Amino acid sequence: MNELRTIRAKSGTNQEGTSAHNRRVIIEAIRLNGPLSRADLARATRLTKQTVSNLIENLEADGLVASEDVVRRGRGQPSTPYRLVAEGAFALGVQIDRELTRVVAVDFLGREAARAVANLPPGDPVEGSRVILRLVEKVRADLVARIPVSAHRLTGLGIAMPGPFGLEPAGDDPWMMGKWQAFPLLETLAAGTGLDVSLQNDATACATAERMNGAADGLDHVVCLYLGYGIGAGLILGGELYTGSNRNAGEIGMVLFSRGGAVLPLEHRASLASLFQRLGLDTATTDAYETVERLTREGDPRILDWLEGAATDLRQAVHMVETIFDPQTVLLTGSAPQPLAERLFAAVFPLLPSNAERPGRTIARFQLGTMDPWAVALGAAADPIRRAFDPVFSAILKEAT
Amino acid sequence: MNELRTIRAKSGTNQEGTSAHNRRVIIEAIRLNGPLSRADLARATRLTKQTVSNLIENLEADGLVASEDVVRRGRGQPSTPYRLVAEGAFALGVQIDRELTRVVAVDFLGREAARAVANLPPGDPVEGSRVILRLVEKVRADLVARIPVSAHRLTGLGIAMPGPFGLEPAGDDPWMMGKWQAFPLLETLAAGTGLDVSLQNDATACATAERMNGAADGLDHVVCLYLGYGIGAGLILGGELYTGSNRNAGEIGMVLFSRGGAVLPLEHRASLASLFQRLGLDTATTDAYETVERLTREGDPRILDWLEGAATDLRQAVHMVETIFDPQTVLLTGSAPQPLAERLFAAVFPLLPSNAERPGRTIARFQLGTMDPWAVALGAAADPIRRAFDPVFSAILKEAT
DNA sequence: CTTATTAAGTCAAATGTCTTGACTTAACTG
DNA sequence: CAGTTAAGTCAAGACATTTGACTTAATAAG
Repeated sequence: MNELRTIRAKSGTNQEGTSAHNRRVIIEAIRLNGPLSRADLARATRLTKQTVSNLIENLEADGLVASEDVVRRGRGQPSTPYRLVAEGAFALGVQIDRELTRVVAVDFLGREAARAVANLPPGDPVEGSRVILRLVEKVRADLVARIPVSAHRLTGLGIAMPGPFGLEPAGDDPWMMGKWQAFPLLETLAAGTGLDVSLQNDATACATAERMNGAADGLDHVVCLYLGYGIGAGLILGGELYTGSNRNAGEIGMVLFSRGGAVLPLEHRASLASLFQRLGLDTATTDAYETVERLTREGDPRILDWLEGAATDLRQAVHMVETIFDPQTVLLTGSAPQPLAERLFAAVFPLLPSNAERPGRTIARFQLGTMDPWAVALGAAADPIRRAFDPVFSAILKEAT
Repeated sequence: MNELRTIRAKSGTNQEGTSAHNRRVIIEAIRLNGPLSRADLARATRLTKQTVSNLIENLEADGLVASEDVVRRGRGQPSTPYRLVAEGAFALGVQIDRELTRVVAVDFLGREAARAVANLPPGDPVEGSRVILRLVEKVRADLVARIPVSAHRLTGLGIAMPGPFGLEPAGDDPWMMGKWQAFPLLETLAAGTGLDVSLQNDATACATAERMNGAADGLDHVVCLYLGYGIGAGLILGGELYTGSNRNAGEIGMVLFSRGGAVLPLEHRASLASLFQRLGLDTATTDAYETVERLTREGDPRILDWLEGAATDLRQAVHMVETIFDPQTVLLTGSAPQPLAERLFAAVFPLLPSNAERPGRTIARFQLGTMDPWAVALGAAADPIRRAFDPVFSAILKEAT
């Protein structure tokens, strides 16, 4: 008779949530600090020795941790450190870009275990998703061939592609991603692989990669600028990845910057697309990446000119994210050729004065992260791992029915 | 012999953490939905009926919830809704501004229970903190006189003042807040009141106020622009207040905007300070607030001119925070006279196209929040309440030794 | 009017996880 | 070689949630 009311609240938790969290905390502690003994873990997590012992036993049985050689450290019984077992879990990651797709498998430590790359038919997600599925199966077969135990240890499939997500297709869609946005990608890949599928934008995936093995590891507040065809920011806020209410947080490429009287999106000058355009490169027909690398080494004046404009905007972007997020550090990542990235990074200095310039700073305000073109795929693959094993709030809550 | 190593990890949890979280979840569910029966609560929190019964009994004994009249809703045993008891908890809040301080007491629901205001000697935190302490004692006495039970139910004292915090004192310090920043304020007020003291900037406090009773209630992703002497943003991200690594997140007044060739901080045009300057008002000697209100009603051309500039910048600021945070909504709050605020709010429209313009939106992109000058003090006071009773991640973890 | 159905809420035993304190083991120190 | 320190285990206990049967109290249907 009464209409069913929607009741809003976070969900509660129970003993299961408690122990799940504690398992995750132990894994995190070992990941951050390297091998730790049970006593070390008890101190790090504030759990009792006994609880840690139980959990370690549990994790060892699951093949996620293993003991190392006994260590003597002065008086008292020697300790037995435990390390994470790389083969304890795996995940797959897919990067979808305009013209190509990269698929990787990573292990529990986020290290690459297999990879494959293929071209994508631009603007054709139907055929494109078939290509991806074939590639995923190839990588999966590769992985299983190499490490036989892995089959049931696959925690999921992470996808990374340029955002923003969920918008009305725009009239101008220079990157042909509009059709991909409209395509039921997650459903298709979930059905085709039988895996749990997650989606994030490329900047967020790159931040995940930096968090897994890079400069962001162990930090709780990091803004990771991602310079690709466009420019975006992957956000680690309060120790967790932040993606906003619709997975579109950090799309700073669309923030408006004024230059010489005109108001333009940041990515108009600070993006590889703007560089390719300046150079008259068609990414579909030329190997733009190598061309840019060569021209950079040659000191091409168009590159220098672009660098100046991009660095100016980037300097302001760093100031903006420092001011807005109050992060511990800002990273420059992306898929630019290494020489270009290094020049750009250097050209951003000196940084603008900002709130980040505080007495007693120990971490650099602005650092150069990875420019590995595979970082996005690796980050995409690391996402299911982190979902399954990181101590996050949502892992404690009871699941939806 | 070995140096004590610092081991990094989140801390673990135990049954205590579990039940503490569940208590908080129940409180949140009632706060968001209004009175709920035990069965409703079980559905909302995914806890079992029995668990909810235990917790409700517990909360009732603590005087935090109380039963209402039995409700018949069709077949089955009638249900007994529980509501939050306003007198169940109290907290004090202090707003410190350049020339004055406001102190309020709020109840469990965030409603004002007592208030007081006094002038502050500009740039003199030693004498100023004495003024504050006297005012706090006055409000506390007021509160206790009105509601005798309250003494031990005081959860803490929240302070709000303009940021940024922890920086080297700048050469130009037009607002005389530099000396306050250097002063050991938390320690002084903690010692003087015997209460737990917390600190946030004024924009964050205003966001807390909006979250407690205003437009942000029940939303998980909100950016709350605060237009005061300067301009800042209070951030609610992922259901929790976000303050960055050094409590300086959201200080968007310092973000650089280009206008007519010059690069200037946002607050150069979009702040009350800029308006006062334009009008030649000295806030120390005149009642700037009333003057502005009168001039606004009169349609003073200087006001109109300022409005145009401020609205232009604000429009861009809204676009910026929408793009960067992907929030559910953006609120305009502050301490401007209501007529001015309404005009400014209206002048921001039409909003710039952004990622927030998605199909199927139900919440307005940009809303006018409170301009109550007491909102900051109320938010400061609500902070200890929310710390003590909101279901946040940190509440589950074991405490530091 | 009587019976069936539905839903709220309680009871008591069971389960799962962490905690406690005593104990064992194994090293270094003097 | 005895004393001290620290890692790690053992077993009983404490605590919070879960389970399933049961009670209570209303409406709906015949």
